[in-house]
Amino acid sequence: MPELPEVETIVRQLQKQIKGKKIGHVRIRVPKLVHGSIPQSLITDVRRRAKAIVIKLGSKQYIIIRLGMTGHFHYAKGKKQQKEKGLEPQEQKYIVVQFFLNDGSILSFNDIRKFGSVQVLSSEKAQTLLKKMGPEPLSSGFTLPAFRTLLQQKRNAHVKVALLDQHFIAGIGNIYAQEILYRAGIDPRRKIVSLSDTEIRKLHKAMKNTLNQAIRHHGTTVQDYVHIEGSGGFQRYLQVYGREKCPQKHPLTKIYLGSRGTYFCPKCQKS
DNA sequence: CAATCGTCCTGCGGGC
DNA sequence: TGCCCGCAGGACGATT
Repeated sequence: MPELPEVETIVRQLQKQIKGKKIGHVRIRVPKLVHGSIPQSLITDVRRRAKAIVIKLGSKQYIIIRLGMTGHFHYAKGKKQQKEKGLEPQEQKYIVVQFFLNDGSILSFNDIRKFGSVQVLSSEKAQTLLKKMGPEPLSSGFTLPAFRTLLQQKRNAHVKVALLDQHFIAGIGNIYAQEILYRAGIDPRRKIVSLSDTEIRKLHKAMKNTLNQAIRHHGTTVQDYVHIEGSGGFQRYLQVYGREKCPQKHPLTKIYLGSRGTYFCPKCQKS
């Protein structure tokens, strides 16, 4: 459920916490989620690509972490990490991997449902993987003309299903796809080919605005996952996801699209 | 070739 | 009260 704004928020925190530090030893608790061996190396950069966290190492390798549904980090330093070994007892059982850094701090990657993954790749393989993902919706190159061109590739797809396809466009998940479509006034079942030029313009604007606004609020903290700490406040601004009525007080409809729950307003979103 | 389906996983809540 | 079942869904591989 962490999508672009949540991952962006996490990456900004990680940049302060781990960038420039060296990985000492590593403790792996869920081997099947960790692919490749993590080297003892300097962390030279932390970036985001789509919903992935990309950690660049001095060894020129990359650690690519995907959070899946419930992946999250816990960082502990100083007294706190000595006292608790870095983690609350009930969090300990969700540890996937712990990174012990050269300044004595510990970064834990935890995941309840084990949909996440950690992979270590060579520079070449990392670039290949990252290039396969669609364009970043918040990049300066993602202009309205670029979006129009992109839409030609999936003319026959349902607009919501296309927004969720990471190879088509990067970083949008089930929550933001629904929020973006509500803000753009477009029924999620619409086929891309049916969108008018005005609607494409609205959709492009809604993507940028919704994602930027969510980042300003440090993402969305979803109620169900109370045990996952998150400081995000965008849930206050959700207009359809998990709600019964839209901001205009119209009752919402819930359907399944691409076997994903989808809320929308039949009155505000043109079919 | 693209769209769809099954799979992984665990906590939670609804229903009885 | 407690148990069981279904739901939540990101991403990938298999299938049609």
